[in-house]
Amino acid sequence: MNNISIYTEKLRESGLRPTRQRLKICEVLFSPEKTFHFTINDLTKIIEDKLSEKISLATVYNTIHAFKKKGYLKEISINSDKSYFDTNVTEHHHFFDEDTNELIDCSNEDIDSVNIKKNITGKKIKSVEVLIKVASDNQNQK
Amino acid sequence: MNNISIYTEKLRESGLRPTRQRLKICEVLFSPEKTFHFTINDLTKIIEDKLSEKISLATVYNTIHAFKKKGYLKEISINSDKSYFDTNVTEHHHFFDEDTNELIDCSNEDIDSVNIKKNITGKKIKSVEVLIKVASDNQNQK
DNA sequence: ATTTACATTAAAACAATTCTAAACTGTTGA
DNA sequence: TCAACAGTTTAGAATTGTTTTAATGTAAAT
Repeated sequence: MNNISIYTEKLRESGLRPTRQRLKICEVLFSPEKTFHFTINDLTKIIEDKLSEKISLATVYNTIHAFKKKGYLKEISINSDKSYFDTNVTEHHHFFDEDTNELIDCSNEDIDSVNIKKNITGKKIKSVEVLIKVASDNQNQK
Repeated sequence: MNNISIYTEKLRESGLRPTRQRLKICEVLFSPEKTFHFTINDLTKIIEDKLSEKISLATVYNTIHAFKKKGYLKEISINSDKSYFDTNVTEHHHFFDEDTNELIDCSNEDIDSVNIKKNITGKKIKSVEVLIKVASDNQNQK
């Protein structure tokens, strides 16, 4: 499996040289079968576990931002205390579990396409995403 | 216009005593005809302009949070660098203009009701909100 | 009026993120 | 081969938004 060359390509496309640290970031982000959500901190911890050596936060931040800019990652805003990223870069929806603060993908097939009757003059729609907040029944609404 | 008594009531309902500072916050938040979006910083600046005296950030934060908890304000997550609040507490949708970073309300009538075919076991849907990102035509997607 | 509980405040603490400056590394071309 | 350059990594400092703290002030109840 020479994913390495794929990662190298991704990095180059994002304007970054393929370094050891960055390749490790790619491995964590792009080798899993399933897409997933993470914070910078999560990612840093995972990498340090796998790598058994420290990686600088600054490196993680700059690589993630380059990927986001290039469209290899998406940022998701759920609550404002930290940034969540998603390796699923297709347009899709989310459930957010208020009890556990968990973010769950909701595929496009699970929601009928959203019909927007109004538009903003001179502007084009770039994306339409639905956020469904859920909580267990006895929970009071936030 | 004795909105004062309305504000006093809102404050009490939120578990807060009606003080000079808090009444000023109420006036800024609840006297305008139209609902609006703001950050804590925006709000603090507006109040200081009107009041011509300083108000402590801590006071603003604690009042806003009490209102949010009580449901007199909503928090909106668009980007993660700061918190936006909305004086429109009904369930509604938003346009987000990527060119200007402006947030625009989209009433429920402007979007056909969203039909969700999947649900999370044991969880109840608390809210369904759509975020429509727009940008001028020549802009590249974020 | 006095007491008590709650409020306000400036400043300190904190957490997420960004910046900085120095040391390092990969690549290029003499 | 190796010098020189451009881009990287890093730890730590700086910055920003938010929360906490501890002292002082004020509203409300007695």
